[in-house]
Amino acid sequence: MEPAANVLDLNQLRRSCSSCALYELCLPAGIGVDDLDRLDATVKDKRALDRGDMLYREGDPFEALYVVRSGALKTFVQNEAGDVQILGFHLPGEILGFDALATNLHVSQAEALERSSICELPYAKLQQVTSEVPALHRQLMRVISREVVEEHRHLVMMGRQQAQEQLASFLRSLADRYQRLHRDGSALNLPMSRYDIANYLGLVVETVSRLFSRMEEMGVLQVNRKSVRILRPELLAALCRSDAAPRRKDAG
Amino acid sequence: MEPAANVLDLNQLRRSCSSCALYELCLPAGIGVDDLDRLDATVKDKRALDRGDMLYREGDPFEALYVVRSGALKTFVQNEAGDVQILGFHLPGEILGFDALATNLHVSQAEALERSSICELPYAKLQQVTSEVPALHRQLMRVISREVVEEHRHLVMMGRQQAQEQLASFLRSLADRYQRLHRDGSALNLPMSRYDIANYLGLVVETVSRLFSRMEEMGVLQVNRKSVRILRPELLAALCRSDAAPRRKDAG
DNA sequence: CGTCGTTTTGACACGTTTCAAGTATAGTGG
DNA sequence: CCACTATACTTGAAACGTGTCAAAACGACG
Repeated sequence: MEPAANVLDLNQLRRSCSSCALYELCLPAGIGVDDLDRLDATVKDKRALDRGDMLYREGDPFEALYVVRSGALKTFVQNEAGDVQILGFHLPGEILGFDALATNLHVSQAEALERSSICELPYAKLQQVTSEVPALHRQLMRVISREVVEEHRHLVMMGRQQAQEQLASFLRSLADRYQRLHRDGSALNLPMSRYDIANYLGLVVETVSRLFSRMEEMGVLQVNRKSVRILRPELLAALCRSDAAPRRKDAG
Repeated sequence: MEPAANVLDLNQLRRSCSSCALYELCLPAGIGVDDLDRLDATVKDKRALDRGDMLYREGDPFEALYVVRSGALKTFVQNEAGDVQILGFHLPGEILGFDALATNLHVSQAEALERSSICELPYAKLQQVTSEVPALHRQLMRVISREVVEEHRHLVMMGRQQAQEQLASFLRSLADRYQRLHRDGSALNLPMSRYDIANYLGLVVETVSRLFSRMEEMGVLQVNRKSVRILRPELLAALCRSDAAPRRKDAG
């Protein structure tokens, strides 16, 4: 394991997985030191992305899985009409690219929200290693499953929650993930725009903006542009539940 | 529902995959006759489900993939508060159970909407066969990918479309799938309740009911309870697009 | 320092939900 | 088989939340 306080300390980020400060978060989590070396060898040179750069586009051939090393990305789909729907935001330690596992073609797109660096796991090599290291295979499956569960959460959010509940859920989810990164989960620095948040939740920008203001008035948050401080976590948690204004959208 | 030239003719449904009238729709599609026999041997006794019966529940161990042989099912997730969100409806020839692939535990639930019969593909055996028959493995992947794409469509529908556009899209999707079954795509017999449709789309029953009425007034549909006839397919297609009332929910 | 894109705020319109009632339908037991 | 009840579906009127349009404030950046 890595020294102490800040796992994100860039000085500690070196080339190999075995010394990757995020290693307990991504694929190698729970893998023995010896096996780590094997995985290490499959990681290709990291890629650096600027804000707006695409990691992959729809239709791109499946070449690798990607782990966010630093920065943040969004993934989205685009229909014929050009409408964009953001599927998710991806923070350091999180893995992208599963969408191409089935067809060998990406069916969604990934774009950097800010300057980011990426670990590339060429799938051909990865496949070879996973077949030899069962523990890694299990870990890969575990990560894919998180993806599926996350998609379900997204659907429930959009289908059953009101705007305010949605935003509260969204912020809590972000806070949780920040904490897993050993960062302060109560002082978020949002890498995405209000437009992105709105799109992700199926709302318009104005609504999101108003909700931030309202939650600030309520004393739940302290908002300043991209910087959001959670002042009353327990209240934020309460806002996620719809018992205050129960909708009866349940199936018969 | 048993006319002669009907692929669903139960008389033609026999025990084995090679004579399964739906075989071009499910897993064996595109598999050679010889390999079909091998898959055939892995199919366990079919299960019969009554309306309301559960095929699997959240937390159930992953034992098999299931192919709908006749009837229809719905899959859904349920959050802590008990809120249900329907993920999809499954018609004959369609496969369920992928949600457990990663954790070996089901994370969603499947319930029969009407009397249904199910092909069970025990995963242990299936895995063995797929490892020996690469074509089957590819086909399995292709099917999983459809699942992912379908989830994305669901998200776009909920996030970007208005109620009427959603219902139109939903009906078109159903019609398409009916046609693939060689059934009349313009005379739908909805296996799910209005509550189910509403839940799936993130609406309330009343809204769905009103929309059916409105679309009937417009001359697009002829609705009688579960039976829906599509009178003007081109109009229905037009209703899916939001250019009539463009919302600007796009990401910046 | 001016321009551009992002964010915020306000007033208003509209779609969807809510609440309430009524009608059809299917399932059940006599 | 019919009557009866529970459930599913429909319809109306009103309330509410979110979208729309417009404009201003703010910050980033050349």
